[in-house]
This record gives sequence, structure tokens and C-alpha cells, in this order.
Amino acid sequence: MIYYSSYCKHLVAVDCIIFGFDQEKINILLHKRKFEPYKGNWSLFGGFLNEKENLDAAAVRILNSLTGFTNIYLEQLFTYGNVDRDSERVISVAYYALIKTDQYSSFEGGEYDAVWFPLEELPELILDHNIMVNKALRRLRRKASSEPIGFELLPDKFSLPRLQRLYEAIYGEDFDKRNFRKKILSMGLLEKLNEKDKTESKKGAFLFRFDKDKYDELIGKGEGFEL
Amino acid sequence: MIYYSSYCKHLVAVDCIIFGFDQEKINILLHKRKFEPYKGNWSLFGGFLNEKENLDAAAVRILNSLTGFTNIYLEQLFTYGNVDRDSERVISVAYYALIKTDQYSSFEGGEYDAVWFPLEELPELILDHNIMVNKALRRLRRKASSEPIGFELLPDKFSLPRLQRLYEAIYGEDFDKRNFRKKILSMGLLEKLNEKDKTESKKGAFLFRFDKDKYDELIGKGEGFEL
DNA sequence: TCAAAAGTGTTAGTGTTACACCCATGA
DNA sequence: TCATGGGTGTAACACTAACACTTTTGA
Repeated sequence: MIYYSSYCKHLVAVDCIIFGFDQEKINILLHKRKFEPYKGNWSLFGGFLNEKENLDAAAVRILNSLTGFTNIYLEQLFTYGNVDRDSERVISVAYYALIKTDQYSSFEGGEYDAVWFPLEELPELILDHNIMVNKALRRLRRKASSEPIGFELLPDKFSLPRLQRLYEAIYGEDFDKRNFRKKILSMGLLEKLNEKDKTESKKGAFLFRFDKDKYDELIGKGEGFEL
Repeated sequence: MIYYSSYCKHLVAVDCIIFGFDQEKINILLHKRKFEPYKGNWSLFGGFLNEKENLDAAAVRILNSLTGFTNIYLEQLFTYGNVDRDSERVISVAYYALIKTDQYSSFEGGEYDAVWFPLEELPELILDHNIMVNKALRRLRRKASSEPIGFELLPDKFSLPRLQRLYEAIYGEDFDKRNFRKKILSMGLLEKLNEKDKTESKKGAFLFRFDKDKYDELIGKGEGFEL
């Protein structure tokens, strides 16, 4: 039985803000739009929702088809629904993604024609995409201090100096090395490995791994991640 | 010029979670659905997005047409887009609203056929509306501690005991009276009036008013509300 | 041997929590 | 006069922030 046929229907798009970390700063992946209108201008990765497709699934599909990424952290951000935000009336549901860039190293300039831009050097984007990026960044900052999403931007094994540089990049400020270690280790969520990362120093820095099981256990007890 | 005509269109709905505070507990306003499907079942207040209507405007319109409320706090919550969430494929953008219930006192049972339910006694709602309510409550809890949205649930003038009861209701736990006062007053955002509320005690409690100008000033300095 | 990054503890200060009594008033 | 809720200060404790030197090792 069809009940809602008298109501008007709308185009629904999904746009993805993709964050990556290159050991030094947070970057956003952009590409030049492939279709009209605004063809050739810098844009987030977006597409339209299909007829029998869950919203989250559309985000995964669009991300994969435009970048090749699979199995990445993806979270709904906000829905933009002003009538005049695009040349036609389109509702856009924005998602943001966190990429472990080490898994997609030789990426730039490849088949996907995507370019990483540092946060401070973003070009002008089409439509309201700059606004979306801003909101995504605020969300990333908030979430990174209350949930362990930062690890989604790092390889599975990482050194503490690298983790610290990540958080410094996210918040745009420097932290004290000793205080940072103390706090992050005191949560008991990092497993220290018997390996070192020697790419950044001669001495080498011990590698750690985020312990998801222990995190789930803490969540069960009403505790969790707090930086 | 029309570019997007080949893409499929979708029904887009707006659903509103309406919070109120009755001096004792947090309530949610519900009504029995007026149309098929699920007619007669408990439901949030919802409707469909019109053709040339901003998303926020639709939320305002729907809220007003179903409850008579005007000029209330309204914020986008989340967008629900699973294919099977309704009997037909409908994308629903959820909003939550905070009501100063004193402004709508003789409301229940009136022309709008709406009923306030305490949080702990919610009935089963249609579709994914219970999930929406849960998410709204989590959002309310998070926001109430970092932004002065609690005042949207109180009359313009309120006593500190009442403000405290509000926060206790939101978080479901009791706070120490002296610590609560100390913290909230130390922000310097409450203006003490020369009036007392004598409805709750013989002695009477001084009334305060939230000072929005001072809050905006603090925000400009990078500070703000933190409970 | 030296440059460059990794690793390590302590202290002062700040904020948080816990706690008990007097006050004002209407019934 | 007494029952009810309003209003007030302090001390222990926990957490945060500031700070400097030693270690390792490849070049």
C-alpha cells in the first residue's frame, strides 16, 4: 500500500570530507569535479543517493568509487538542506572519513585524480563545501578528545611521538611530551610492542597498538577515552 | 539549466523530538499519528519537506502546525536514511526542540491532542522514533554541559534550586547544592534579580536571569559555558 | 663525537568533591 | 513554634601544568 505519493520528492546527495594525516599535518582530500555544473572546480567527493540504498551505504559506495578506499571510518556529520545551496534543489547529507594514509601511500596523481590539501591551504570549494569542511573539523576536534578516533588516522602500529604529533595537528597546538605520555598511557589502552620505529630518529621510538578489546571493556564500565 | 534530472528523487521527512521540563523531570511531547500508515500509534511530530522550503524552515513549520509553538530552540540532530525504516522509502531528518513549558501551560488535551511523557515512561513509538529520542537525549546531555541550552527549558526568570533540578533531571543524578551554585555563579552569566519565587518555599528563592550579552562576550574571548 | 629525537619524575597550583549548619517564612 | 526549603564556607583530594636532563645511535 502506498500512502505518501502526494508528497514531493527531492534529490538527495552525499558528500564526504576525507581527513588524512601525513606525519606532520592534517590534510583533506579533494578533486576537481567531473560533471556539470561547476565542472573542473575543487570539490568534496559526492554523489547521489540511489533508490534502494541505505544512506550509510551510499556514503561507502561514493567514497569507494571515487577514491578506491575500502573499510574506512565513516560517520554522518550534518544535513544541508537550503533550497539555494546548489543550482537545483538538492539535500546533501555530509559524512566525514578518517583515512590511514599509510594504506594508500602511492595515491596522489593516480587514477582517481585526487589531491591532499593541508587544512590551512584549502582552495575555494564549490557550493557550501567549505562550510562542511569547517563543521567536520570542529567535529573531529570534539570527538578526538572523547573517543579514540585518532587511531583511525594512524597505522595500526605507531610510536607515541607520532601519536602526539597527530593530536597537535588536530588541535593546532603543542602539548608537553611528558604530560601527553602520562595521560595517554594512564588510560591503559595502548599495548607496547617490542618493535621500534627508526624512521624518525636514530634511537628509535617504541611502537604501540590501540587495544580495542580493553576499550570496549572500559566502555562497559562507564569509563572510556578522555584526552 | 537542469543537470541532475537523471538521478532518483526521495521523500524527505522532518521529525521533531520535543523536550520540556515540568519543575521535576524532563518530558517528551508525543501525539497519536493522524494518518496512515501507523495511524493512531504514538509518534513524534513529523511531516514532509516541501518543494521550495529550507530544511530548517520545514522543521519550524511542522512544529508550529502540530503544536502551535513559535519561536523555540530547534536544532538538527541526525538524518535517518535506511531503506526499510518506513513503509515506503523516506529519508527523515530529525530535529530536537527545547520548550519553555511555562509559555504553553494549559496545553495538554487541547486542540493539538499532544501529551507529555516522562522520559522513563515513554510508550513504544512508530518506526525508529524511539531511537531518535535516545539520540536526542544523548545530544541534550552533551550540549547542556558545554553550552547554555538548559535555559531554553526554563522561564526567563528562574531560581537556582530550579535550575539545579533541571540539570539533575537532564543527567539523572543529584548534585551538591553548594558546588552547583559555586560553579554556575562563578561563570558570571547569571544576573540576580530583586525578586523571589515563593511558590516552592516560604522563604522564597531569588530569581536569576541568563545574561546572553555577557555570554556572547565570553565566547568572543574563547571562553564560554562549562558545567 | 656529536646531533637529533626518545624517554623519564617532581612540584606547585588549580579545580573538584565532600560535608553541616543557620536563615526566613507561612502555616 | 516548627517544618520546609534557601542559602552559605572550608578542607582534603585529584588533576593539571610547568619544567630539564639522560639515553641511544647513526652519520
